[in-house]
Amino acid sequence: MMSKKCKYAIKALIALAEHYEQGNLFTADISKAQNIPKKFLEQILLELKHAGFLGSKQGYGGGYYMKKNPAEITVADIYRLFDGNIALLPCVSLLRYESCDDCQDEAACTLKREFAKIREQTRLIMVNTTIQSFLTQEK
Amino acid sequence: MMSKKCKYAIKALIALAEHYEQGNLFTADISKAQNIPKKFLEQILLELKHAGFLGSKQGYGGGYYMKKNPAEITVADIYRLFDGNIALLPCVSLLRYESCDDCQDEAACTLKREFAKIREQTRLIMVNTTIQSFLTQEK
DNA sequence: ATAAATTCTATCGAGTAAGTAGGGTATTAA
DNA sequence: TTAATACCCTACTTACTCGATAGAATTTAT
Repeated sequence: MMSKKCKYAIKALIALAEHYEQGNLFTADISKAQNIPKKFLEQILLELKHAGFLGSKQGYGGGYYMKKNPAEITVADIYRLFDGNIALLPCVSLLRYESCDDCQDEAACTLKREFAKIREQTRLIMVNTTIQSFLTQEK
Repeated sequence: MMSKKCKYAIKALIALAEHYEQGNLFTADISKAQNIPKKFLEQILLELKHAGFLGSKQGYGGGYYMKKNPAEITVADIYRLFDGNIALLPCVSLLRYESCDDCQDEAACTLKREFAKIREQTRLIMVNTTIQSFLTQEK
């Protein structure tokens, strides 16, 4: 299960993607429309901005807007930002590899072998699902 | 990432599967061989027993043994037992469905639509990976 | 200038889970 | 009767989750 933070982030990105290249949205409006606690949402939008997905304008009339193309923001990106590794074991993580402290012989480890396969399947579908995917009506 | 508990469970099951229908193993021996804290392992083996995967024999010379066929114990089973839902959102969980508290119109929710696809892909590979999969040497 | 609206920052707090460790009871074989 | 083992319960520390609180900084409208 993903964290609520991650889910809220995706919902906010979808809302902002619906106004892509059409100016900014207020945190307060997104908060109301998506049922996300406002102060929590502030933190989330800020993190998304720092990560380069969003831009912002401060002060009166300010707000957040999509900076990257929604078709180029993947669920894998957002999941990694808020919830960490896609891989189920640290030793099969693509971007954040760590050895398992209880592992004797990593090269021969059959857990690593099988969980690498699982990670790759999971990764592929999460990379192929983008913010744009949530906008289309078609099935 | 899965919990250490879940990973330890899989490692213990593999060790026991290697002695399938060849008597029992001691908790202490599995603990040493797999680098799993003994007291933690006790709880894990007990849970696996209560879930029907293992059998046990008490007293002197007792221990745990595989009860189910290793080829019929899937990673999905173990993950669900220790770490919960495979689905990333409660509303797309196959076995433990719950509605999202922030969702307005679930039927029209595109998060549900896309995350249902992700859940199904993830589920399939986790169901197709069994304890037996970790035993085979071939690639 | 002043006030209002907004982003930005930092911190705090309750609740829950993760990862153990400790101590004791029940059962069995030698 | 003793030792080895499964079984069971509790407690502990650490970290994370889901927010709430309290403002500071910035921009615009008036």
